[in-house]
Amino acid sequence: MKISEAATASGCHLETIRYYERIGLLPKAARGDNGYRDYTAAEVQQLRFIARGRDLGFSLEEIQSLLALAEQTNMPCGDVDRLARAHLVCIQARIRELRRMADELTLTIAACAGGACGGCAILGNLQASAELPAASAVTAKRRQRAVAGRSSARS
Amino acid sequence: MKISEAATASGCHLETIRYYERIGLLPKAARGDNGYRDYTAAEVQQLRFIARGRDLGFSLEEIQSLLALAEQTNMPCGDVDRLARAHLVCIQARIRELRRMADELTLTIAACAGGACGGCAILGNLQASAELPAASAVTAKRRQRAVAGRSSARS
DNA sequence: CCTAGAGTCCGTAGTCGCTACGGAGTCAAC
DNA sequence: GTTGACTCCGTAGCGACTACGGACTCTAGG
Repeated sequence: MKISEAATASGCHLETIRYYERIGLLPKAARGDNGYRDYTAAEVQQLRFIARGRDLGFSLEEIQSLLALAEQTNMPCGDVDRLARAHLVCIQARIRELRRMADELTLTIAACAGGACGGCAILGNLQASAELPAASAVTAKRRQRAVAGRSSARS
Repeated sequence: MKISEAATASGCHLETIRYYERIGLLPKAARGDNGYRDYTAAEVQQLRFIARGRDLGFSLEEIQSLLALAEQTNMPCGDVDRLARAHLVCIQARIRELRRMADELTLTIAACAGGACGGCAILGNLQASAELPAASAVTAKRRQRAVAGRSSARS
């Protein structure tokens, strides 16, 4: 199976498949006489496993661990369970962060009557907190965590 | 005010301030005789505005727009409102995505009794969906959006 | 057989929002 | 005078891709 077919069958972008191979998440694919990569059904299934893991929000590093665990025949359930639970905790924390943002933003938007308001409540909110001495200093670390990747969530 | 003081006062990391200047989000700071950057209270306030915007999950690009809007004396509320609303919609979409992940993960974890289960439910879930022909192909786009930045949310 | 167009190869650079590093210069206190 | 803290600058790294360019190969139509 050629790479474009593997891409279609797995739901991974063609360039992503090459990327996974490059970083060692996938084993190096067999090559045909022409040098083209040749994928087996098993490899496509592994790609789907990865895609599914990404869908569930696992990092590539975590997926690599999961793949390694899945390959062991004795199935060490505890490790998998721990990884999944830890991951769930992270997701829940992010949901809380985002909800906090959403709530705050909702309030701010609601406070703005729209139209030609002299002191815009939204900018006002941003500026008011800016005038408080270093209130946001505490949140600096949190900011990095909470917000990372947001912009790519909209591209 | 020196850069380290501005960093403390604004809650932004020192290197982040330099970064903001480099990418043009902040105007180039005045320099003392020694070449050190010298910040005014107004500039620190602008930094706090930025930090606050980041806290609310705005991208630097959006913050630049907000800063530009805030500088206009006639306060064009509509633009700000539109930006904030669009941003809120994005945040809410992300919350839904994360909740979907969390629900699915919770179910999967619950299905695993733990210990020495022969067929681990968590890996099973990942693998079962991997065996379905290209079900995840549809979600490829969504995956990129939903998950971006997750790993940095844990670092 | 020739040619056009599609597919594949590879390496590299770009994305976002920082963070970290190294080597040099500067400043304040002892 | 010397130490240690601070600042300067440019560059590289992170994660998870995505895009690009130039070379090669394959396939279908004329």
